[in-house]
Amino acid sequence: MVQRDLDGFFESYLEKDPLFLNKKIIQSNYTPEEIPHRDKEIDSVASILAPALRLDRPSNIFIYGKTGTGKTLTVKYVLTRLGTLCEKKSINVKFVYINCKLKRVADTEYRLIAQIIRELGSDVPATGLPTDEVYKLFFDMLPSKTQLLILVLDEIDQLVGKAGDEILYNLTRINSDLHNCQISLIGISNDLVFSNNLDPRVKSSLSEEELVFPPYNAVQLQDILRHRSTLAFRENSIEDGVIEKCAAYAAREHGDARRALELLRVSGELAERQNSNKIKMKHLDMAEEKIERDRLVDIISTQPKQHQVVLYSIIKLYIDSKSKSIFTGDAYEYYKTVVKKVHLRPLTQRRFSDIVAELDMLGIICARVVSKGRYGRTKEIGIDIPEQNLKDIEKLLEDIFS
DNA sequence: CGAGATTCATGTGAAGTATACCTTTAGGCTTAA
DNA sequence: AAGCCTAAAGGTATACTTCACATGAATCTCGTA
Repeated sequence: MVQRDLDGFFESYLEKDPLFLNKKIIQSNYTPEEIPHRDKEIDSVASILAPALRLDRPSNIFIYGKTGTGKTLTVKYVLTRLGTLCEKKSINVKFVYINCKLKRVADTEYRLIAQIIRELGSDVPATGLPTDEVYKLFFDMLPSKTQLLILVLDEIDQLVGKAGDEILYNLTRINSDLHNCQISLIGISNDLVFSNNLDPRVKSSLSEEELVFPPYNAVQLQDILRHRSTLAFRENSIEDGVIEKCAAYAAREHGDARRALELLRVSGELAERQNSNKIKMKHLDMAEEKIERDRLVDIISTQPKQHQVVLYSIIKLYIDSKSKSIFTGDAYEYYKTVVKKVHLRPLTQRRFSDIVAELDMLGIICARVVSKGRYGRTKEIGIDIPEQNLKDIEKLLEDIFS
């Protein structure tokens, strides 16, 4: 019986008109043919990078803008265009794109350089080598491979926050050490005031050119959504008003186009799953919740064990006590009991405090130091997880431990 | 009553330690001449 | 003698611990009105 149902299910799935024509187009890593409302920015980036075609070193660029304003997209777009042209004319230019946010990939000096080398096609061990040895490896392989390297460091603020700005200084200085090879840096940052606490030397050499990407407004967001949705979805598969609402959601969150597109995509997936032939408003609402939940699940499940235990302790304490905030001392006491149950070695309170700070950075919890006068000084820990997802997350963590 | 000292509970920086992993080197074994 | 493998030695980055000092407002203390 089950079998027959399944066959029927698959058959009706095939017969059904799919909502998506081409899902790839609306996924976040897709680079579209056209980027609406970013002409000026594309022109700027292109004209700054153009000297690369004559193997002159382009100026370093520093790009600011909130998330989802098309920074990464614009840079990647210009670079692929430039890249294909270079290939056609066999100009020896290489591009390396690195996202510094990725934990355990490019969040320290060593890992960043190692990752660059990997992108260029060699292999480096994850640990064990002296950092200057890795630099040396990098230097040695550069001239043989290429004459000009354009290095894109996305979310550069994360890197500097964790590893300091010495790396950038070293990178900008490389040019004076190399004769037949040059490097241009493109730094991309979400943090608008980030460069203020950089070493002045680094700052000046990194921001030879500066670009600011303004947020999209609601009308532009609608444009983008329409443009992509006509390519991605079957005709007439979106109910009136959905796109407008989608744009409005995202415009409220500082004009984040990525978020708007994701909202639309997930709505589509939900609608399809429900056998609906149109994307309706209710799907949009469901999508918003699902995105948030997926984001959390994604972040949390990739955390190291100890971090998960710390988070679990905080959540558990939060649910049990029903009080709005928790203090480090209580959380740590509770953590010690939990850690025993899952057979892990308990960490010190010092480390615990650091992990709390890291979780805070991830936006899962919010911690701020408060002084309670006579009764000492502590961190007040709150939780940034929407109430309706809290139980799910708690369960997720319990599953991980068992 | 108010200014200044005290106090608490933890934040936080610096330095040290453990672990996991890397390369180099030396010794032992095998192999081919 | 040359070539290859293995184990030990020596070195590193990273996550964590230890130590020691910093913080900052509620509370206490004490001089003054």
